Amino acid sequence: MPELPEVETVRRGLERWVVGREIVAVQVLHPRAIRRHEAGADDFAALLIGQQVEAAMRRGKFLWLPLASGDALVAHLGMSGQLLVENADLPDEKHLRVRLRFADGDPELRFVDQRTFGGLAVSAGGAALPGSLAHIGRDPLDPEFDDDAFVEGLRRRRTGVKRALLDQTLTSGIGNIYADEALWIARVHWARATENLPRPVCRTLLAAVREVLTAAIEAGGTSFDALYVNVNGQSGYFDRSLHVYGREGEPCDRCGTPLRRSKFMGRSSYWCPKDQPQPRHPHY
DNA sequence: CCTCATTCCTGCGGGC
DNA sequence: TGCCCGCAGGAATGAG
Repeated sequence: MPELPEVETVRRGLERWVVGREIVAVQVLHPRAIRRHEAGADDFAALLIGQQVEAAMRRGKFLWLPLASGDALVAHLGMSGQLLVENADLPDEKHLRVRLRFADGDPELRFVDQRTFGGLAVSAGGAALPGSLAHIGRDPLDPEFDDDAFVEGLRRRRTGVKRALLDQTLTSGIGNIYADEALWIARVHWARATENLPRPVCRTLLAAVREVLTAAIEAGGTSFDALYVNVNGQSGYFDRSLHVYGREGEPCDRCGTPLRRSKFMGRSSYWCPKDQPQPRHPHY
């Protein structure tokens, strides 16, 4: 599942293989993949053709490619999206949704997405943050991230701490896997109330988020292939470093207590019942 | 404004 | 063996 570290790995691939090149052809093979571009496929293509890609940017789980026109090509990988840099003679993937070709020939850029939760769109306001991403908060690895504002924002929420981490407006880039990992590192139960959460706990949690995101980016970097912009949907290289996610019943790496799994927000939360004690007044 | 449930989608694997 | 159903889950949407 692409969260911030996986998306950052893709961004680095785009920076290397796509920035500086001019788009000359756009093929939309599935309309749902550009559903967030409300003007449709023809408009989407017209805004891209002839444009040079000037940079590869990221905020949270969103990517964007600023264009010479001042617009930006915005991408979100959703659950199963991949941006692949491949030579045109390679056979189309089963779930190929959008293809971009460039003035200098190979390689082309392909958006492949089995479940079509992700998608592409052209948004105005490319050089800075595209307008369509105005509601996405800075992620914890952004140099301009404001730690104090995060702590106070968290303490103003009337919800559970994991729900707050998954909300992309307070901060961004954290998904179900890294939320559970960070909460385990910080020894905080996922249903602990955010309201007036002690500031030291907030800071410990923020540090844990940074720790796990940074470590995962390093792991993601090791799997980067020279030819592909690698979105490894299986993320096999992360599995070995996960402490709680997907490990129900296995012993906690710190204390040996069997890990638990709870249903929450329609998905699973994994946690250690000893290190992350259930709060007296949980907020689900 | 704030919080939260619902909905979108497809492949896989467990159970019978 | 084959079918059904649950599960994986990010973020837009609308209800309250």
